[in-house]
Amino acid sequence: MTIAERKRQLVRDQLGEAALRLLAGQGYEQTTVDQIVAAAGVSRRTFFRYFKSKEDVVVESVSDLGAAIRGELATRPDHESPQEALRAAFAVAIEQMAEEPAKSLPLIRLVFGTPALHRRFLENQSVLQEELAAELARREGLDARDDLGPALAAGVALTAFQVAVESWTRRDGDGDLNALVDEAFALTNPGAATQRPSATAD
Amino acid sequence: MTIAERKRQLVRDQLGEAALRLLAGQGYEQTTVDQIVAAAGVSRRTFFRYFKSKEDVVVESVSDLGAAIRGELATRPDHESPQEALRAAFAVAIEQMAEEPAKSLPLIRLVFGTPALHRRFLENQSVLQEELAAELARREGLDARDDLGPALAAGVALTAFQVAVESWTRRDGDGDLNALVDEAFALTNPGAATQRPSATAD
DNA sequence: GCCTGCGGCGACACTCAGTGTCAACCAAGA
DNA sequence: TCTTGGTTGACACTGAGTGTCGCCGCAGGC
Repeated sequence: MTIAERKRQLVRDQLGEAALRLLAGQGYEQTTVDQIVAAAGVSRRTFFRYFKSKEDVVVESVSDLGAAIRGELATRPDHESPQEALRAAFAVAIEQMAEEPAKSLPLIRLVFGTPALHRRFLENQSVLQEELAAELARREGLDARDDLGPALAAGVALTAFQVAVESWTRRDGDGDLNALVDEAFALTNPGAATQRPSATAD
Repeated sequence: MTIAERKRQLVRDQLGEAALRLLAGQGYEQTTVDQIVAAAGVSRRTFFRYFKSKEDVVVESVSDLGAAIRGELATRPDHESPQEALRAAFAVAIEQMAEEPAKSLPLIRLVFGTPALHRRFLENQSVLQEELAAELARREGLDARDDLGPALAAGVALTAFQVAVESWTRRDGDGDLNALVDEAFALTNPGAATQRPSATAD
């Protein structure tokens, strides 16, 4: 099975690579699936066997970040406050983005500059909010359906992250994304205890 | 011109009414534009002269709420803090929704239960966030591009509103929506002292 | 009265995303 | 070798959305 799976992964990479190159180069709406499959050397039908839609090619690479955040939150120790745990969870995403601005910035710009992709991005964010809320509720022993707290904490953190990333993008990746997120988190937790001296140590 | 415009409005209403009825009745994806225009007695082409897309028929009636919120915020007196002004601005939307739950609840459920509509809704919310942020920045004499505060305040308020409405919807419209929004706003403003340094007297 | 311009409409053809179906192919394993 | 499961390409189809064109009705001017 390993040989077949490797072949499959190869086709998928080929398709994703060709798609990203064309979409970033000439714009989302201006690029048809026919152009993508011609560049990748497969049939139109095969494209839709690997990606549910044209949007998915772009969005999948972004939604991996959401999974990383969710995974990190699940591993945060119980003694951390919801805000501390959320801040730490987002740190892994920030690191990935700030690591290669030359990769992430064009992708962000493509997504934010294309209505169809932006909508999908917002939808992903909405799902992530629910997932983070569920995890927070589990941590605190609350019911996410009855208590507004978990959903609010998740939503506020997501808002802080979003605003920080947008600001960072407007500055062309100059400045420290991590510091921007810190600032945004601090502004959304005015009095509260988000800053605890040695809390972020492993 | 008045006679022509009235005729136009009539067709538009006819179309919107038929669409809402069919979409709510048999689901969004299950309803084609052909069915809508057949019910309204016009041609397919005419539908797209009145609505940019099938989604727009539903979303337009929702996005009016956003315009109302934005309009209300613009009229709030300067002495109110950003949070007070935002809370008051959302009040007008809450009133409209709580007034006729029998109308608003099915619409909310249709939008939230249909991926394509939910995405459009989130996009509208995103635009509204920017507009509210711009208005807040104007009030405070800040630059919405440099300062994270306005965008954060708008985003947090929108999150509070969204969480409250979702909770209200889950409860089938039982309970007091206004009180839920109050609770959500209070939870996002722990100390209630969230004004930016430059904010002043009340 | 008649003519003329203009706006809305229906009909038609077209593009493009996405889906179902089927036959061909290819790698195993019996 | 025969068979079986999985992948692929070809083809046809639906449905949203757009461009174009000719038609009709309703103004206004003569």
